[in-house]
Amino acid sequence: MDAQLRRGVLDVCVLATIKSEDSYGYKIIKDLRPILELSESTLYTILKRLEEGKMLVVRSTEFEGRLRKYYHITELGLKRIEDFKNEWKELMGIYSFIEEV
Amino acid sequence: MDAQLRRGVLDVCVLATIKSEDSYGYKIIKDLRPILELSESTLYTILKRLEEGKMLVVRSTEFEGRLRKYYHITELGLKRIEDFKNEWKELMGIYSFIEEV
DNA sequence: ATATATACTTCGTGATATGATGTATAGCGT
DNA sequence: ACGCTATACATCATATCACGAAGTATATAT
Repeated sequence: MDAQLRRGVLDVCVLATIKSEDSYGYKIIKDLRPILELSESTLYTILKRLEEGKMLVVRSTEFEGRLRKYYHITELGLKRIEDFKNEWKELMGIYSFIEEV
Repeated sequence: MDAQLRRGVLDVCVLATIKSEDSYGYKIIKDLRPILELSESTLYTILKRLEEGKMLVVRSTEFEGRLRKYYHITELGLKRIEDFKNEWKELMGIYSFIEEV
């Protein structure tokens, strides 16, 4: 898929993945695999940005000797998803224009 | 609308605008206004990129003493629009995921 | 005269995705 | 014992991109 088009959904995809249950980096990538392929460097960049934007909070734990950081969505994160759904409607209008012309 | 989401459709919107009839910068902006607001610097950047990507060709003319550059879509440009439509289907799948979760 | 519309150009900046590379542990097969 | 793969996160350098700001220049309306 086109790189620019991806960019528009990456953040929200990650938020959607942790919406119903807290998750951690490696698992997010695996869970998203059927929907959207993304590399570790890309994901961790996104997670960091979402954290800075207070759309999720992090809880570091230790699991079988390894570090594991669990990400939990916040109210702002949930709002971001809702906003996206509204933006999607706008985008549908734009798509119609492209299709019809 | 979210900046990232915009990016995914800007190029194709411009191509769609000149698809049925050759047009020039200032007119493209006006025609797109109801669909998508975009500044001159943004448009001319896009036009330049599309030209470099051979998705359109340019013909400079003089109109009432002023320079006017007409943009004409190429086969590659038309293909770009068709590709976008296919990518849109993929994107719909991603949206469903976001909506359902 | 002055403001507005038309028309294109260039520069600098900030945001972003991604590949490459690195660190470290657990578990499995040979 | 050794190597490989999976797990798990971190950092850096790079390339792409949208956009505001500022500039050049003409025609038309007030």
